[in-house]
Amino acid sequence: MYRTHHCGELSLDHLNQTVTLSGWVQKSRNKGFIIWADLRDRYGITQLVFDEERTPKTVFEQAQNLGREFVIQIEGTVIERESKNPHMTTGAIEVLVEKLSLLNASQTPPFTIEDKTDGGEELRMQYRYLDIRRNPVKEKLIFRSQVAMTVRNYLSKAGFIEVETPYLIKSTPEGARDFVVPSRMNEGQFYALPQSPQTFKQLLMVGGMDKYFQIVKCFRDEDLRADRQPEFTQIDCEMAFVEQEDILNQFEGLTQALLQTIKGIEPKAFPRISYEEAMRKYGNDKPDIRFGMTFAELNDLAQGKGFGVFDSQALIVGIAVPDAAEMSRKEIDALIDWVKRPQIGANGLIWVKCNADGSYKSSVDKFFNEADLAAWAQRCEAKAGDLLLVLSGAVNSTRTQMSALRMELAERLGLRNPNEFAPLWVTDFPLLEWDEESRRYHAMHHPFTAPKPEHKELLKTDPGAVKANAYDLVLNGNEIGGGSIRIHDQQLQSEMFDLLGFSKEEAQAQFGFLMNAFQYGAPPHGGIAFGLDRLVAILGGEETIRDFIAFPKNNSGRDVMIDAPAPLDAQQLHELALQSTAPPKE
RNA sequence: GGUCUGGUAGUUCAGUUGGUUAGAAUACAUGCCUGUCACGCAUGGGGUCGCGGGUUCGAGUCCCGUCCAGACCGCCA
Repeated sequence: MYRTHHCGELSLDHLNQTVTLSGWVQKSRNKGFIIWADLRDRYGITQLVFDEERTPKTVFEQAQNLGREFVIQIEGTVIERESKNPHMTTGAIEVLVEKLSLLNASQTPPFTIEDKTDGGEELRMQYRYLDIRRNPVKEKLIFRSQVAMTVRNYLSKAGFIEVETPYLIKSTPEGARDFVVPSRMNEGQFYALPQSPQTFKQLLMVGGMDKYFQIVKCFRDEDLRADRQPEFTQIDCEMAFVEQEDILNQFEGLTQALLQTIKGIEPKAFPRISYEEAMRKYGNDKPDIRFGMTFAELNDLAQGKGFGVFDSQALIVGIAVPDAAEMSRKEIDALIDWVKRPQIGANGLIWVKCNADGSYKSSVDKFFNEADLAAWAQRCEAKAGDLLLVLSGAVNSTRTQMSALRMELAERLGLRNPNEFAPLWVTDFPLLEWDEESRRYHAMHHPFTAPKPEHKELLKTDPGAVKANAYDLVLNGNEIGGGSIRIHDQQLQSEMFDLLGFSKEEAQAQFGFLMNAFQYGAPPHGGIAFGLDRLVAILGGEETIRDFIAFPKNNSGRDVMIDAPAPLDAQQLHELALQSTAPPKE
């Protein structure tokens, strides 16, 4: 037997008991006459003590050669420490070792296996199995497991069935790039890995499964970010015989259960705003509502006063930055440079200081008097001591710029408290989005999303104005889930493909199986998918999802530990018909 | 595809205006130490300054190219 206890549970209750422990030597402290070693396993750290007088001589000699990360098994007696450590749960006791066996030695690790490691990101990824021994990473993986378990419990209790869908499917041109897999048995043909199990879960509804969920890997061959990985996990859900309201209620319940179970937050109804309102008030379809600084449109107040920059623009929008009127000229100039960077792309930034004494000072004093500025301040809901910032330009780009500025300022002012959770639903998304480059409409969500029934006629006359029964769940400025009511009518689905620029033949070739299915009694249905990695990271109060994934990819989509991707040898390429010439015979 | 930042000891980093033998901390090794827990003290080993080219009497430092890493923009139905 390797152990009678683990390394996190011994206390004064176990005094004088003989115990067997196994684990890793985190560190040893050799004082000559006495040696302490910290023994670590998943559950904690227990201090071992070796003593010239009380420990058998051979064991004491062994203890002098214990290096970092050696795997050992010991037998000994639990004794009370002469000097206790109140910072450790096992700090009142130590184990006086009588037997020690070395299960496996270790090379000196390339970085220290401690909470605050000296290892850099790349090194930690290369030796991820060592990194996982560290508390911060280990705890994130345990946390992820708890979140997934809470989801499974909730959905199972609500009557959902978990069904696995295939990973080897068919490539489609819509949406993200697919990862493809060559088929050896079907020369020159390729599977694609799913970007999501979308069509399969709809077919499960046609199949009468009624309530489906799956915690499932999805794959997208697009560039990465701190919160984006090429393979990621979704909580994928679909329900039949439901309206949008049913789905919102069901999954608001799931999210509340998560917040309550994981973070101890009492359930409260989630606010809802339309896509249009989100764009108008936050310039963003995933607004962070933990703080204010909502947009105020100033066109009627600021135009026609002789300030040429404003007069010609479609939108003038301002925000009130709380308690920032004291900002120095230098700081404001830095802010102006910040919005002018090509990545933001604003032409300039107008500022108004709402001084504590009720006066106003702005960068446009030549054009606007105090009454004008006071009206702006009132519209922006600014109080004395705030700083107004105003951008102008084309509607969409100005909103995007102001949104970036709002988020940056919130970050700098520390308004994005990771321990506060502000979920909301964004609803009534447009069905379609005009793409200038390809001169055609794209599905904003995906091509299976149903238009609002009352907008069905608009499809023929003004497709851009059609709203969809589509919704996103947003948490602290992140989209953590999104879904829609689906089309379940073959005729409508066919019209939709038509609108998206598919020929009849293309639509039939790519999605014929779905439209066929719709001819055999498809029930009304809809669903939602949550990004589990991101959800877990946000609940854990972190920006980057990488440490919540056991073996993540780096910025270039590489796994630096196993060194993937990698070339195939000529024999394999030939077998897969990816290389025309046969490899030379050995 | 683009923008920015970085690459110096096992590791994390410093390195001034281009100028002697490239430093610190930590890790590692050896010795000392009667209660450590970021133990302490002493000694020691450890460097292709990412790679290639250029400027210069002289390059870790300046210039060009390139590779790698990270953040962001595009992209991500």
